[in-house]
Amino acid sequence: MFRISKMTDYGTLVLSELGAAADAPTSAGDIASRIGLGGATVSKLLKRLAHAGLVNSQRGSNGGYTLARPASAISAAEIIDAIEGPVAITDCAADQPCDLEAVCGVGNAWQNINRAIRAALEGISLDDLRTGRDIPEVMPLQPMTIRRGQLPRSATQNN
Amino acid sequence: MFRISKMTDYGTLVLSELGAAADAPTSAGDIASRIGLGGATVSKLLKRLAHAGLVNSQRGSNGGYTLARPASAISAAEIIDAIEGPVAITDCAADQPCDLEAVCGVGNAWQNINRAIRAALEGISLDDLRTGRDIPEVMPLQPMTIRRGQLPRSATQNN
DNA sequence: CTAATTAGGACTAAAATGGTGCTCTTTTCG
DNA sequence: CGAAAAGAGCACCATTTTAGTCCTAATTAG
Repeated sequence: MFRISKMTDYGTLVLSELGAAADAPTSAGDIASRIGLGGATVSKLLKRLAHAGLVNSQRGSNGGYTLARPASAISAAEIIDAIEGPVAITDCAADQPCDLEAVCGVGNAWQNINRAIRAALEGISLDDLRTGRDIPEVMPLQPMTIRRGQLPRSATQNN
Repeated sequence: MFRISKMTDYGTLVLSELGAAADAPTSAGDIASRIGLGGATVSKLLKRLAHAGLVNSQRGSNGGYTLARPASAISAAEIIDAIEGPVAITDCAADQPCDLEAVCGVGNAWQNINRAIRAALEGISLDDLRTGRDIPEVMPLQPMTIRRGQLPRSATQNN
């Protein structure tokens, strides 16, 4: 159901590889051959990660990438954001209310769930991912205050 | 990032409508006009929900659908499953290990996160969704024990 | 200068998603 | 009985997303 994309999975692999690397920058090609993915794909991934500020890049010969921060300071949420982009949670945002307000409270709850999950993901670091450390048995999720009036993406249209 | 599909959102609306309805079955067309969606679409949704056992169907004239269980006994996870189908969490399942075992621990963590989220979603009922009741401030997630040897969908192929 | 390497796109193929339509069966009711 | 009102089960289509490749320009070490 909720599933991370293949790319995000690969991205984690790439970051993990960078985390294990020395301080000298590692080239996209090196990483690609280490994890056994296509060079172009890994390169694309690294560009996105660089764009998001999760890795630093060094151009030119002997260039490559390094983690911008320690692996413990990079969250799962950031990785997803970096690779999948800021997926719009709603189609019908707060400023453009849809015409089905009566039933909209429902979709809203989904949004809140999304937000809660996101919050939880912010508490998981690349390091947790890398080491396979257990996620805490009880993961605190943000309290989800339903905000009526902010409408979900549901049900605007359709004959 | 993690987002439920439009269809799942609609499905919740539909279920919610059924929950509010009397004990007599409500036709797909009726529901469609109440929530303002296309009849064909709502019908499709209801068929899936019926198939998953979340609603009961009554054929023939005066037929329609009823909730198979009280709204408090239908979980968010079930709704997602019913509508989006059993999305395969992994491409590389336990029986067909991929050839990149060295790095596979990483993707595995994502799977565990998926499972944890799923577990959390099982604790949220249609009723919670409907009433917009706050989700508990601390939502217990299953402890996630990393199981090496069961490999993620990552990195099998690619030149 | 030259080779290595990233930046930033465009581009393509394949799959998922959202939505519609058609035909058949079941059931109620006149 | 026979017609009308449902649902069942597909097939189908359009659009978007995803995964992956490739090309050209800019940078930088040696």
